[in-house]
Amino acid sequence: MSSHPTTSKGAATRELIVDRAYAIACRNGLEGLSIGDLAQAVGMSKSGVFAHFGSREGLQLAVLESAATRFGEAVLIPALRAPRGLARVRAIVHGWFDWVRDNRQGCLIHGAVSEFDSRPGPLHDAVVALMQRWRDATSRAIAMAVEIGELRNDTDAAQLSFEIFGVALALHTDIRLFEPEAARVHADRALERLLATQVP
Amino acid sequence: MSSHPTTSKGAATRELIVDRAYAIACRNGLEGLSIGDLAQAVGMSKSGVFAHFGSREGLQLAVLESAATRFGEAVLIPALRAPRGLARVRAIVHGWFDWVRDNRQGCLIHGAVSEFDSRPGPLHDAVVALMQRWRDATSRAIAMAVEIGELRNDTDAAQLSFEIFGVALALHTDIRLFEPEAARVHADRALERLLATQVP
DNA sequence: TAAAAATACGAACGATCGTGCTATTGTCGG
DNA sequence: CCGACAATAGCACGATCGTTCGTATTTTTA
Repeated sequence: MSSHPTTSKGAATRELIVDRAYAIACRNGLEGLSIGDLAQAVGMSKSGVFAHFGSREGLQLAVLESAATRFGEAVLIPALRAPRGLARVRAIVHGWFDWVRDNRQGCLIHGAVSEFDSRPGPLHDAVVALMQRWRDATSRAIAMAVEIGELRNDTDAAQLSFEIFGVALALHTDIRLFEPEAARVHADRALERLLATQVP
Repeated sequence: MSSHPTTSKGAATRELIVDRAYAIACRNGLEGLSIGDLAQAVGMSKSGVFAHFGSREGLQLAVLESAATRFGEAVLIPALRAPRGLARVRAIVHGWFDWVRDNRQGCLIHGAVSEFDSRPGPLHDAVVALMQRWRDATSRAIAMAVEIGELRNDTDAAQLSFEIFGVALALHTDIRLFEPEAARVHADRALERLLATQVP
């Protein structure tokens, strides 16, 4: 057809590889992702897969970046279509809760945080940057709600986003270890109580 | 000295092995704990170490059990010396927060939850049982505070312990990824707000 | 269409993995 | 003190790990 393809062959297969790698690493963690398994999953040779990333660490970084994009597109982007203020804050958190529910087989980001939170290196730095961006995004949404007057003036956005973060983490754990329905109820109630104390 | 030693030789070295294994797995996770590394750390042969547990999974279970004991002795036992009621609840949570602070190099239990929350098997079951016991312990402490009248009658102990759990998880993450001091302030404030809403 | 560059393969590397076996060493009750 | 038995070492195994290299095969560019 066209003589100028929009993406080169290499970039396309690299995308495919990262997709499969994401699925594997969701279940086994980034440390449980091996190039041999991945090569078999995409039907390529180990060296063929390896060449795209230069190192295992490069692969892990690429997969983590892909996970960040997925999360952003599944949670943040849709929430940004909600009007600024409390509605957007709720959209963010509920999207987040849905993400936790829909990734019950394992969440790559949550796993990456656990694996690299205490171990220095490029992956630690990438995890920190990713979580910082996400925390900032929720804090901004909260700050907007304060400006509009839908949350009290003395609301500490960083504090509130910290507590919301905690609710999401507890939901993540409870949904996997205990009764998923009860976990969601707990999380919803926790969020509503959190917001209720900050409503003017 | 005594002709009847309190512990046999095998049990003693097994304890030593588990101790070293605990230290390693704190940093690298239970999945990052290899028998070769462990053997070198205790100055034994691989097969010598292996024989004590029969399998890698047996080793992991033993280490997880050891971690549970350590946590109980560091957090729960001291808190049980506080009088029933709000004081004991606070003692539990503050001990928990201190545990998070003192294990900044990595917490084995938190890592084990992440590694096995979505993967069926004996280790998943052990993690579930461990977390269930811990959650029940905090819920009981809360329920006592309700009985005494230090918390409101309509307090949902399961709900409150869920939210406290979330605060501890958020603290764990923030203390490692961001500013540790700020994280502790956030956690303390979150706890006080949580308790304040339930005070009669 | 030919040259150039990107891409993938296959084989091999040394290392390490968990796990069997067989000795050999050490401990401990009678 | 000795015999039974627990504990550890040594060695080997098949598998898999990440990585390198040379070569073949595409794809892209000129």
